[in-house]
Amino acid sequence: MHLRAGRPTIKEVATAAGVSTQTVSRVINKRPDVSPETRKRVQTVIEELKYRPSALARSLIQQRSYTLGVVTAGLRFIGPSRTLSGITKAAEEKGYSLLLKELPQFDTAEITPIFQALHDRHVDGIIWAVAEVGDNRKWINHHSLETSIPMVYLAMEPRQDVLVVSIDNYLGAQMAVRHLFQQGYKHIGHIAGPMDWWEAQQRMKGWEAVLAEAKMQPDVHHWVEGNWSSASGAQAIEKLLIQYPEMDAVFVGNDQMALGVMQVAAQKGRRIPEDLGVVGFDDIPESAFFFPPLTTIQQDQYRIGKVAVEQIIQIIESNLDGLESEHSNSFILSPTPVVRQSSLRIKEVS
Amino acid sequence: MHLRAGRPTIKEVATAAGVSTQTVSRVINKRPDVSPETRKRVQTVIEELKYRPSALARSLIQQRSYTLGVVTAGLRFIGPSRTLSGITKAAEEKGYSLLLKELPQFDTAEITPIFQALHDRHVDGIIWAVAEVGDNRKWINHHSLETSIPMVYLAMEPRQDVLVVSIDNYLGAQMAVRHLFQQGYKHIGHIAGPMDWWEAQQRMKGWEAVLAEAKMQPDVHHWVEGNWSSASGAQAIEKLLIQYPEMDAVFVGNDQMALGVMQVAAQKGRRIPEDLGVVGFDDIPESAFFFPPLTTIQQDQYRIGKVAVEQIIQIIESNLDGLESEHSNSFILSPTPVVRQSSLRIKEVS
DNA sequence: CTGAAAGCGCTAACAC
DNA sequence: GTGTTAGCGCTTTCAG
Repeated sequence: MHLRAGRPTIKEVATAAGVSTQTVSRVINKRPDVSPETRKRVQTVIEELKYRPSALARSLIQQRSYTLGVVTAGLRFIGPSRTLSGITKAAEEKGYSLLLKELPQFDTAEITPIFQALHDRHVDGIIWAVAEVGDNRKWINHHSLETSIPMVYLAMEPRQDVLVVSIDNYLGAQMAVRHLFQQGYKHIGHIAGPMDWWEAQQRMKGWEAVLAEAKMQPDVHHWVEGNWSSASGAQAIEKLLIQYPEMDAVFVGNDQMALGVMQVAAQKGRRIPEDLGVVGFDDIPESAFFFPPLTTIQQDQYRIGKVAVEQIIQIIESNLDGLESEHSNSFILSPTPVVRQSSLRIKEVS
Repeated sequence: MHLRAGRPTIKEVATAAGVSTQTVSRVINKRPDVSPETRKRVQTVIEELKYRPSALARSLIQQRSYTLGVVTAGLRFIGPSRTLSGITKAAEEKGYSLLLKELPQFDTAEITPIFQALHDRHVDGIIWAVAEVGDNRKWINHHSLETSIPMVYLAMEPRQDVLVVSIDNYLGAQMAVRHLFQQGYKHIGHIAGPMDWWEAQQRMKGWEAVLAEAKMQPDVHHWVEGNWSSASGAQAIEKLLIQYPEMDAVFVGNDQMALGVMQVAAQKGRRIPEDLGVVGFDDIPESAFFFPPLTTIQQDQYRIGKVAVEQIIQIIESNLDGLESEHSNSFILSPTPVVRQSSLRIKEVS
C-alpha cells in the first residue's frame, strides 16, 4: 500500500469495485437502478479510497456549475459585508458555491474582465452587489444582450427587464423625518451621502418629500453633502450649524456620519436630543452605543443577500425548464425605524 | 445569421478559421510557434465569435484551477471583511479566482463538508481565515495528511509544519499598556475579549506582562471578560469600576467594547482621559470619532489578507516545481499604536 | 440492472 | 508551423 498522488478517479473506483464507471456514477448520483449489493460494494470502495467526484468534470458535461458569481465593492465597509454574509448563507443552503470578485472602486469602468472571468468559469448566475454610483450601470442593456447569464442587481434603481433587490431608501428617509416632526422638532436639516449615489439621492428625496408635506420649502442651506465617513459628517454639521441656525434636528444619511455629527455637537455643547435631534441610517451595531444612543433606520442587508440568491436561483432553474423568465423584476424591502435616545425629546407614552 | 445557444467552442473557432483546434489553442495561450498570418486570422475569428476559453476545461486537463478557497467566519464584523478585502485584491493581482465559504460560527465543528466542496472544485490552495477559538484547530494535523491541498491559516497561534499569518497581539497589548504607563496612569485595568479566543488570550498576556515589568501583580479583580460587543464593554466597565476603584486607566480588547466603556464613563461623569485613560484595539474607522477620539492599536487586516495570498501562491507554485516546501512557516505582523485623545493625560512634547 | 461508446472543451505529446 | 491522437473525470445515450 503506497500513497497515491492526486485524487482517485471514478475509473479507479470502478476497477476496485469490479464494475463499470457508469455504475459508480449511478451510485454517486443516487440513481435507483442499481442493485442493493452493487451499490453497497461500490459505496464501500468509495469510502476506502476517499473518492470524491470532481465538480469540474461534472460542470463541464452538465453545462451547469452550481456556482454563482458575486461581484461586490467596498468590503471594508460593513454594509457590503453584511450583504455578502447573507449571500454566503443562502448559497450554502441551496447547495451553490460562490465565486467572489471585488471591484477596486464603486464606479470602476473596467467591468469586462470581471464578466469574462465569471463567464470563463461557467457561473450559472451573477449577483451584482455593487451600489449604483454615477453611471456605473450604463452598460446594463448593452451587456445583458451579450451574455445570457442570469443576473440580479442590488442597491440600485429598479428598471425594466432587470431583476433588482433593494431597500426602500425613500421610505426609510420619510420614516426618519416624520419621526422627528412627531417629536416636535420644527427645523430639520439633512446631511446627505455623496450625491452620485442612488441611495443618497433617494434618502434626500424622502427628506424633501416630508418637508413638502409639512408645507416647508427645502432650502439649499438646509442640507450639506457628505461622503458617508464620520469625518465628513463632522465637517457637514459644522457648516450646517452656521448656515441653518434655526435647525433643531438633523436627518443624517448614515450612522457613521451621524457619529461625526454627535462628536461635534458634544464639543460645541449642543445637547442631544434637547438642542438637536439626530437620526441616522443603517443601524450599525455600534449605533446603540453612541452617546447618546442613536435613533436610526435599520436596513436588513443580510436579508437582501438572501433574497438575491433565492431569486437568481429561481431564474436559473426556470430557465433550465425552458420557461422564459416570467418573474416580477424587483424586490423593494422596507427598512425599520429603531428609536433611541438621540431623537427623543418627548417622553414616550408606553 | 442566427443566435447560437451557449458559448462558442474552440472547435468552432478552428473550423471558422480553417485551422486545427491545436492552433487555436496555441494562439489563445500566446505560444510563439504560430505564423503571424495564422495568428491574426485566428484572433479575428475569436473576436467575431466572442470566443472565450473555458477555464473549467483547462483546469481539468492542467490539474490546476487558478482558484483559491477562502474560508471565513463572522463577515458581519468588520475585521474579517477587511481581511477578505485584502485577499480579493491580492488574488486579483495574481490572476487567481476565489471560492468563498463562510462558517456559520467561529467554532463550527462540521468542517468536512467545507473541505470537500473546495476539494471537489479543485482549488489550488485554501486560506483558512477563521479566528482560532477554543479547539477549532484540533483537526489540523489529522486533516493536513488527508488532503494535499496547501493551506494558510490566519489569526491563530503559530505552530510547526503549518503556514500561519497573524498579527502580534501580545506585542500590541504591550504597546497599549506601556503607553498608558508613560502617560502617568498607575492602575491599569483590562477588559478582555472572550477567553476562548486565542487573540483575546494574547492581548491579556501582553497586559499582564507589562504589569509584571512594573512589579505589579495582575489581580483577578483588575480585569473582566467581555465578548467583543459594545454591550459587553459597557457591562464590563460597570463591574470594573466597582471591583477596582483605584483604576485610572483601562486597556480594552477591541474598539467596540471601548465604545461601550466610553458611553458608561460619560453617563457616570467620569472624564476621559482625565479620570480614566482608555486604549482600544483594532482601529476601526469610527474610533477616531468617538468622544473623545480613541487611542487604539491598529492592526492591518487588509495586509494580512494580502500576505496570506502571496504566501499560499508561492507554495502552490513551488510545489509544482517539485520543490518540497521549504518556507518559513509563520508571518507575525506588528501592529501600530494610534494615539488619540482618550489616553492623553500629558501634553505631548512635539 | 449493467456496460460500452461517445463526448463536454480543452491541452500535452507527438508526428509531419 | 501545423495537425493528429489521446485523455483530463465525468455523464449521457443506447445496447443488452
